[in-house]
Amino acid sequence: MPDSVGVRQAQAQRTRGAVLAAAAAVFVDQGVQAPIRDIAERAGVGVGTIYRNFPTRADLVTAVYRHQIDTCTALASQLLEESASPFTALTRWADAFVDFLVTKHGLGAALGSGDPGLENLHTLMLDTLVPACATLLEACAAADELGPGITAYALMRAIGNLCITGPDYDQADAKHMVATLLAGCRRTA
Amino acid sequence: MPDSVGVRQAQAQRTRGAVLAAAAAVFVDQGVQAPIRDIAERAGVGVGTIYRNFPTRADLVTAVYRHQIDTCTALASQLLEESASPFTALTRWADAFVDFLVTKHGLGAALGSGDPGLENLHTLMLDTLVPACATLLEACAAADELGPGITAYALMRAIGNLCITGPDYDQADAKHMVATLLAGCRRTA
Amino acid sequence: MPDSVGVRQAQAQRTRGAVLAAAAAVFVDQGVQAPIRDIAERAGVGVGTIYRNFPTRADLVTAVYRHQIDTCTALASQLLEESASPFTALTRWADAFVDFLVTKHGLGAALGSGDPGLENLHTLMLDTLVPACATLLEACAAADELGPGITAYALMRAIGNLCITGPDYDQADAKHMVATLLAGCRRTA
Amino acid sequence: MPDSVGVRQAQAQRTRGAVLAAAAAVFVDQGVQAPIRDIAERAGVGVGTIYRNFPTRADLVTAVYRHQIDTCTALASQLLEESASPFTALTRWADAFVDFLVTKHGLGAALGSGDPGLENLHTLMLDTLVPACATLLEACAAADELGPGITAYALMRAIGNLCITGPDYDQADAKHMVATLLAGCRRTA
DNA sequence: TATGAATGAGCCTTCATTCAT
DNA sequence: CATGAATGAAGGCTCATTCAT
Repeated sequence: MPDSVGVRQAQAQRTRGAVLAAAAAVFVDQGVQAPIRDIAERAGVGVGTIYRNFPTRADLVTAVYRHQIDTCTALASQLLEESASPFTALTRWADAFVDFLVTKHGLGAALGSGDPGLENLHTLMLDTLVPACATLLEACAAADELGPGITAYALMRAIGNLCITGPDYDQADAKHMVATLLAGCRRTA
Repeated sequence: MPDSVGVRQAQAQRTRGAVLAAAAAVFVDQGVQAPIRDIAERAGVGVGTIYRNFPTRADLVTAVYRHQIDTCTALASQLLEESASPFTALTRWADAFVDFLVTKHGLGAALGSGDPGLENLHTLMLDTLVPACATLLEACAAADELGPGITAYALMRAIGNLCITGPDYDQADAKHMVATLLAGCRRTA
Repeated sequence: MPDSVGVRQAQAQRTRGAVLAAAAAVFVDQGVQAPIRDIAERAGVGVGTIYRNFPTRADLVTAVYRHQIDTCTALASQLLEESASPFTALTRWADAFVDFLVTKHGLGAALGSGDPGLENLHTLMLDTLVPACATLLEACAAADELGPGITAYALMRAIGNLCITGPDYDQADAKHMVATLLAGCRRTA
Repeated sequence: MPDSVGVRQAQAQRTRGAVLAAAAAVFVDQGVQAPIRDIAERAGVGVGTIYRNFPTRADLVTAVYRHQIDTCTALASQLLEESASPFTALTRWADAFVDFLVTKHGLGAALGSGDPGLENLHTLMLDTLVPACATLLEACAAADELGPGITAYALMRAIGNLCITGPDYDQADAKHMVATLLAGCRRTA
């Protein structure tokens, strides 16, 4: 019965997608610690469905952001090819990263939360975003455009922190401050 | 009975002080969301006493950090007098601010939390730290040491965010990133 | 299409058998209150299949133990023929019953649980094991080997209870206590 | 303010007592796994009050039965003095123990549950009832009234198990079976 | 004024049961 | 018939908050 199985799996995928979309929305509104029940209600499913698909909260958080993180990672090498100088690529990439973080600002808070259950997300970043950033930094260093002592991890973390916005500190401020931080990273002639 | 009134007031003050000291300690251990009961236990008082003195959690948080914020504020003008250049003063002050924020790391998270109940703390910063920072920035600008578009509020917020530390991003990293940010603020010759 | 019907029925029987085997195993590991899902997983079927074949948990429990109970029942008359005296037969039979109960220790607890849903199992025992035991007791009484006031039901129940084992009271203890109980049942000269 | 403190403590004691009484009643009705909420409702308190006084379910179970266990323990030495022979004392004590277990039949189930959280209760028995029983057994052995291989622990456990009653196996049956078991313990001349 | 026992809302998590495929 | 995704009731536990003393 491949048909009915396929139909059911497709339905399950749609449910999973609905949960992820609802979770993303609720995370923006309430942060990553939002009650599971709220997410279930927003998704129009029972809480059991969420627990079935994402046994822990961290699983859900990770799944919500995984695709976006992957996209961001891929952007790094693309910009490196397209840009006039490595540092320009770094700057553009940071800009894109800020857009990503600020739009999904729950992630910013999640990155800074230190929650041990979010180890997966942390790992995900270490495994994907940090190497992408490191590639850019190495290219900058090779082009003699980078000041000393800048590590990919600390830079990612710093950018992540600078993207925690609030009533009087918005996306434009975050972008400006990230740009300023990168300016400080640049080798002075 | 002026005596007994004075005695009672003195006792009340001591209680208030004990609560503040306990809260500061617990905030360091558990963050500003720590259970009220834990603070009460550490202070050796009943929870009711805390609610009497600090009706909301934000009141308590604000009171805990007020003195330290005032100290930090006063440091700005002092450094401005002592230092060779305004930018040096700014750098030193930022360093001191980082020490303050990282040591009392609950505050860093509090500043970035966007919690509407912490409006008081926000106001406190606007009213004290931001003007102090603005004074330093104005001195830098007057000495032609400052790049364009840096506002005191955004800078304070950025520094505050950079001080949200974690397992792999510690006080030294925060200091380094703040120094880098300030380097980026400096006018390029 | 007698063939396809036969095939389907054979398949259904195999499924039923797999569920019973899985349930027996899980009951040993986790007791008769084990989650239905665990049994379904062990059997390699969906939970719906279990509900179709055994609408209530008691139905499943009863089915699991029915065969073993029947075997135990048949043993009574066999031992009566083989043994030197009726009381010896009773003793041996009790020994076998203990082995059965302790090995499938979920049943011991089930018997003592008073769960109204297990009425079926209770009935099954009344209808099979108790008469078997009664036969043995009657033979003992006829041989003047039995003290007064021992009823088959109470004895079965007592033996069942004595077989509820635990960390510091194991199968050997249960056997010893059952033997002691039977010794107490014997007519004193 | 010794008065108001005393009043409050007295009130707290009364609450504690109400919880214990409610728990005892609910345990009889529903067993020791009854929902905490049910106990709270029966006691007329909030669930928090139960958790305050008895952080774990085992704490509550233990507290419910501790007094009765102590009473039963004390009875052993008293009967030993009063009775004509050690074995008579043992018999009488077992009788009293059955009364206790059957009346509070939740304990019977608790003893046989093997629940690791009830380690306290288990310990309580090992520390009090088992030694009391051991004293009786030793006296019997000294009077040459005891058959071989009977340990206090196994005997207590066996008696406990025999007291798990049900619809067709009541207190009288339990008493009879315990008496029979003890008869089996007696040295045959 | 200080106390802390009591309350109960709220969240987490499990699992029996249903039903569309 | 079999499947297993989905549901949601049920129960555990925590902690903010109140209020009688």
